[in-house]
Amino acid sequence: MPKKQTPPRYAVIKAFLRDKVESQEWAAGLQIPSEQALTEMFSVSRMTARRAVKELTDEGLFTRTPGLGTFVSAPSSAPPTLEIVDVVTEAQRNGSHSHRILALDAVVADKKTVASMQLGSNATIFQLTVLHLNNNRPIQWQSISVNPKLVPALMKQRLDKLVPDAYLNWIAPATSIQYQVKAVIPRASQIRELGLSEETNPVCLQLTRESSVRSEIISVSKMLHPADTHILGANLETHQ
Amino acid sequence: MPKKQTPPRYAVIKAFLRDKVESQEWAAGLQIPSEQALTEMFSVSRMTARRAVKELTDEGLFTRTPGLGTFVSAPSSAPPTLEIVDVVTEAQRNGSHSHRILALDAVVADKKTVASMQLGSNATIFQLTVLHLNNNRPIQWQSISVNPKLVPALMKQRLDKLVPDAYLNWIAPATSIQYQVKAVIPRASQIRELGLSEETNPVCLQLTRESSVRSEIISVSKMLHPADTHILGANLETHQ
DNA sequence: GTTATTTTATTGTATATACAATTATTTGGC
DNA sequence: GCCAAATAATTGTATATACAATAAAATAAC
Repeated sequence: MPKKQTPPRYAVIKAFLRDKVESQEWAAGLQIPSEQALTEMFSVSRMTARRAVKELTDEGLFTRTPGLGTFVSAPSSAPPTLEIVDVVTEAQRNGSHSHRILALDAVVADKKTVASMQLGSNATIFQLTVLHLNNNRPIQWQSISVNPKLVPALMKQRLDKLVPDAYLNWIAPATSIQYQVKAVIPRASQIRELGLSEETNPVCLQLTRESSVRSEIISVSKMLHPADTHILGANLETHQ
Repeated sequence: MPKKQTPPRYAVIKAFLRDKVESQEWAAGLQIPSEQALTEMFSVSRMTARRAVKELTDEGLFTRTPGLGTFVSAPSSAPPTLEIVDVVTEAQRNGSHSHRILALDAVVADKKTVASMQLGSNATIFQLTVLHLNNNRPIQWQSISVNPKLVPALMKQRLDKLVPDAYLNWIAPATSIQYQVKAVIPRASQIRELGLSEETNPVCLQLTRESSVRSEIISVSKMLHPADTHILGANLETHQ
């Protein structure tokens, strides 16, 4: 016999408040009952009533002003966001993932890279090109420029066995990552490597990623996805 | 003379804990001092110590298990996300925004649209084409298919004065919005309207947006941005 | 030695209370 | 009527306390 779990009191109040908003019985802008009023309505202490209101406020359902009161928020205050799905995770969800190393070299860094990675002049960086496959079909072409100061042993790794991004993240976890999205026409070599045909006006989503650890850049990566590959999608549920 | 604001005690404890994690003095997986220990360390009540730990746990910095303790989370558990910036907001931040209505018609809906908008056969929908300009330069080409059951008076509005998306959101606020991103080659007419040259292999980011209210579709919109326009970017700070 | 039982440490829920800070309203003084 | 001061309502911070729930460790029973 499973024991009937009575939900905590603050959760009951949360459910009550949430329902009032979601059923639109309480419209946006309306002042909700004060903590004192909820205390009496539900015969709980003020701290318990407060917890319910606090947690829903943290969710964005309400906005509070000291001395004034608590009010129902305008719907959808949070801007919509797109989740960036890791190519390996995405591929494994749809079958198998594998990758091929197309190139791995130490090349002399250009001026901009020298500056951003705080290297000496004529320093070399590691330049890595990878093709990711899902069920043996190309889904992402990736180039990675790696800071040798932070990942000195990169070229000694068996990168054909180990996913380069996983290795990088293991050796030098980022404290800050910046992404950018663009639409681009791939170069002829990229078209070939991605297995696209040049006839059909190929076009790709290009994700640029810059990983840093405490303002020092670890790696800069460009990731190209054929236009029909779904890698970016968002499902936004507005409260109310 | 400005009054010296002493921060609340719970904030002092939060700062202490956050610093331990960010300075990596406490590594991921390490058990942090219990509420009882913090209570003694800072000479506060347990509820105050608890609040500090609770709020950082809500942020994802710690994970707690009853009976066991509180532990430093593994870094970067949240997947990176790209913020979708509204074109009007973005344009106004960089100067002025204006828009032009390129077309507004009632057209017979195709089968797929009839089904998704739950219309009768041979029903018409509103088909709207808009060009958004920033400082009088085109930045977004937009087509919107509107469900006439939910927005019947669309064609009676002065849409040259009112931003169509703002009107739609006013008349029929969405409860759920789905986005998708693709890279596309624009059609000849779109290239012309966006003021691009056909020579240079134009390519666009295409955002598709489907707004619904309680499983009934309000509108479907396609938004085309020239490739060099920055509309999607993310800055992800990992704790630790 | 293995299995129950008890103890201990820790987090989770809940109460009652106090005072501070902020905002709007009411009241007094003139 | 107008300005200042007191008042009331509300949220924010903080304490002290109690008991429940959970998980691991120590102990006891066999």
